[in-house]
Amino acid sequence: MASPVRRIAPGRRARPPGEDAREHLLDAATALLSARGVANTTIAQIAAAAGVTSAMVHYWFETRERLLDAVVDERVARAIHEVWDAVDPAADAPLGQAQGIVKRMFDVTEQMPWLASLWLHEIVGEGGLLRGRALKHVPRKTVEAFGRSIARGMARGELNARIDPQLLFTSILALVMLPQAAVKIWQRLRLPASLARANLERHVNALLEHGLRGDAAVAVPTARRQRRRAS
Amino acid sequence: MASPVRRIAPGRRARPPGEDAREHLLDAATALLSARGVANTTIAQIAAAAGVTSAMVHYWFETRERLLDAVVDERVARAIHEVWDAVDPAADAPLGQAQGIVKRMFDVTEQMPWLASLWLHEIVGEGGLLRGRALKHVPRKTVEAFGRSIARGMARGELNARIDPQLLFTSILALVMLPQAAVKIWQRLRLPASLARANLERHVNALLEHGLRGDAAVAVPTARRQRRRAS
Amino acid sequence: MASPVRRIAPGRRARPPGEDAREHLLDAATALLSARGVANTTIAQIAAAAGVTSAMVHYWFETRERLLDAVVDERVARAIHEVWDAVDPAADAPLGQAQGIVKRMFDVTEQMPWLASLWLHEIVGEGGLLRGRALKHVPRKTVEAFGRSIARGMARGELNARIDPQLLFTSILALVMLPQAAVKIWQRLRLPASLARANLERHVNALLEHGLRGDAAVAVPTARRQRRRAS
Amino acid sequence: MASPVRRIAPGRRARPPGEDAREHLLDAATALLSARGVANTTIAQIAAAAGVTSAMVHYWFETRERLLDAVVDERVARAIHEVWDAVDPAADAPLGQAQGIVKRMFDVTEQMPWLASLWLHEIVGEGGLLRGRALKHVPRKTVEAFGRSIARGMARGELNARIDPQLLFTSILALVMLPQAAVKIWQRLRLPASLARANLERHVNALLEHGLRGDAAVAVPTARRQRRRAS
DNA sequence: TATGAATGAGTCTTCATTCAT
DNA sequence: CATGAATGAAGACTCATTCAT
Repeated sequence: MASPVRRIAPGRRARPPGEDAREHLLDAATALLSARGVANTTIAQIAAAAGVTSAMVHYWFETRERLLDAVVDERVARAIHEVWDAVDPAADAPLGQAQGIVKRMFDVTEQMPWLASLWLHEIVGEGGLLRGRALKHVPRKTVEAFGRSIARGMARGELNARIDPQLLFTSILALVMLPQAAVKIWQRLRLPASLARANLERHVNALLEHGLRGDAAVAVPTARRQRRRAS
Repeated sequence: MASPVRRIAPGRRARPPGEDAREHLLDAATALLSARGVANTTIAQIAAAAGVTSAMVHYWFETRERLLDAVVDERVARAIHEVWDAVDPAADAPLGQAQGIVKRMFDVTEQMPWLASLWLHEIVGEGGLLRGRALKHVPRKTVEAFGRSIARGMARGELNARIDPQLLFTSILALVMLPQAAVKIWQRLRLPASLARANLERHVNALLEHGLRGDAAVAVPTARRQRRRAS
Repeated sequence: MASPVRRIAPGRRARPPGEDAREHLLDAATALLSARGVANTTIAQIAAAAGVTSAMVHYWFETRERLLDAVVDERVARAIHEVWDAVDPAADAPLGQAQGIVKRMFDVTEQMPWLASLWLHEIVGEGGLLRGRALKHVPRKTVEAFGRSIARGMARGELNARIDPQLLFTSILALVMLPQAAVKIWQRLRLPASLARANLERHVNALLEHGLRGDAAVAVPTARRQRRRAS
Repeated sequence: MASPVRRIAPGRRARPPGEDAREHLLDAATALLSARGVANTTIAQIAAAAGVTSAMVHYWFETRERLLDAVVDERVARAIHEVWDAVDPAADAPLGQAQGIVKRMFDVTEQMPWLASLWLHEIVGEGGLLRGRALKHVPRKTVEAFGRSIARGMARGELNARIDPQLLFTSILALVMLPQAAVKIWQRLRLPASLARANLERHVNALLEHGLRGDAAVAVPTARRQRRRAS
């Protein structure tokens, strides 16, 4: 059952032709950069993980820098859009918007297990080696609109008056991403139960829902709740 | 007469004579490792930042690995103890304990502006290059005791039933550290107001207080709340 | 869909269909090797200049070394023969022979604008990467015969007694080739007037004619000269 | 008599302390670059020739490009100045000036046996890898003044009317340098007699003296010559 | 013929580390 | 304490060459 040793002569292809070599490399690169950190990952390691030589990485991406560009533009950017594109900048349902963002963040980190780690290590913070590259893809307008939507909710008395609308997105990001950055990648099996998505998602939602509503929870109850409570 | 070309500008701040050379180096190392990331920082850069040659770094710390040891043992460990030593493992005041942890985290990041970034980049997550070193200093017993204290609070109905006691500390860490990791170090001046400690601390406390209490806020209400409900 | 990043711009001039592919490549190679120097020219650059892939260069020439062989054997050799084949080893008209060589050198550099540069950079001198290959094509016998013809002319008192017959050919080569090596290839248009063939040829002939005759111009004078002396 | 094997521990110095390591490297580099051509010489070869590792070359010169800068600025430039600094731009003795230039060129190539080859391969011609660097050191004003001095000599009827004053310097360079570029460096011993300085110098002077004067030699004889002739 | 994908060997450059002084 | 000179090992990148298609 051991896989047969393949002797790969130079110029012979190892991967099935249907699979795209460039995508394969990009996958390997993304996973490794996330797991080891950008500065701590060599081209040779990426190549080895993809089963090719480092010369191949240069064949497809020219330089290390352009490989990083490609990782951000073709992988990280997708994640950012997945989270933000569904946000309606004009909507006036701050709690629902926030919950939608949380849900999509969980969706996206489930599909892209490398995301949380890469985001925390290489995008957040000055030292982040992908920071500049990634920030270009964040839809600034939408993020700001979300902040204003929260602010309006606070003005209407629907939301906890002590939170800061500008900080909220960062807090959500922190609550969702940081715990996942801790362990996800290599040991996805045998995860402590508390890190399973369902559990983590419930926890974060619980914190946020009440944290966001604050005293307002009582003052301006939603219809559903009111019904329940009435029963 | 001839002199080799030097890559790294000679250190700007010469060591004040009174200060201990080793401590001075450790300060420079900690700040630089935090700002640039461990894998992205060379001994020569640290030496230059401290105004000495890299040979001196070796004189004081022998190898790069031992320098990292020292940074963790003599700087990071201090931060960890500052946060945890005041926690009484036997106490049964979960909300107060959590608020105490938050407060001390803010205290400690204020004293050590390099902490948030270093923690997020190099301690959280597999790739963290200081992870193993730092985790040895975390008082596991106390952390677990805090978790159990939260759990008891939930059992008594004082706390939001949907949070996960094991995840709470991570959530606190995330809420306090991540926003500070984003910008702190180099541009401490001209910080957007929302990142000023007072504002950030209020925001985090607002989220946590209500998030932690949840519906329990109703079950074990304060006087004010009760009055409202009565209406 | 994916395509690797390419370094070298695809060839501008596609081969005109009538032309032989091998000759076309050889032309591109010769021009590029001359302009950039042998060690500084890659197969890929040559291929791009000819509008093909570097695999095609290997198809036609097998290895880089054999391509260099072909350039010398099929291009440089032609130039050498053009200069020397018309020299009659037995003739006893040294000045005329020299002038013939000069003329044919100008003819040949006019037809092959790459010649001067390639000769100076890659054939003259130890470091010349085509030196060994090219020297095999020089008709040693004829060159030596030319030297002896000069020597006989000196013995007869027809030529400047202070020149060295063995050095003369090198001097001619230098006077004709070096100025042309300086600029010819890429900026053939807008040449400074002094480098135009007519001007350069007159200059070289003027130097050589008188330089070669020397005082002998007086000893074996023309009619006009004799008259003057008689006075 | 064989030199003892020196076991050089890292950090131990091999060369006598009096000698400057940087100069030693520069010497090795200059000689090797001249002998093998710039594009064909690796840093490792230069290092080996100087008896150090290639890391040392980077220690002293940072990059390959800056090493080339240093070779030009600290070696080639010296040669250029040696030839041109003694030229009086205002003088009106064209023949003497030319002869002075020739003499100093021979002097300089005798002191710097690498010069002729380097000049021909790497400075003359488009492809020359040191061209731009070296041309900055040529005293353009003086060169042009020399051209004008020649032109005035021609106008006065002292010089061969058919030469081109602008080309003369190039011709001199060619006559002096090219033959020396052919063989000088590695096989300085066993030189064919014709390449010995004395012989070569006589030959070049013979060509130039008569070539420059041309018919003018008779028409406007110098006093000395007239006396001789009279005897 | 013609090419795209692939590689091994080599080149430049960086860096932690050593050691005589 | 402190440094300058030196190194070996490793990393990014280039290039001639190969081969299935």
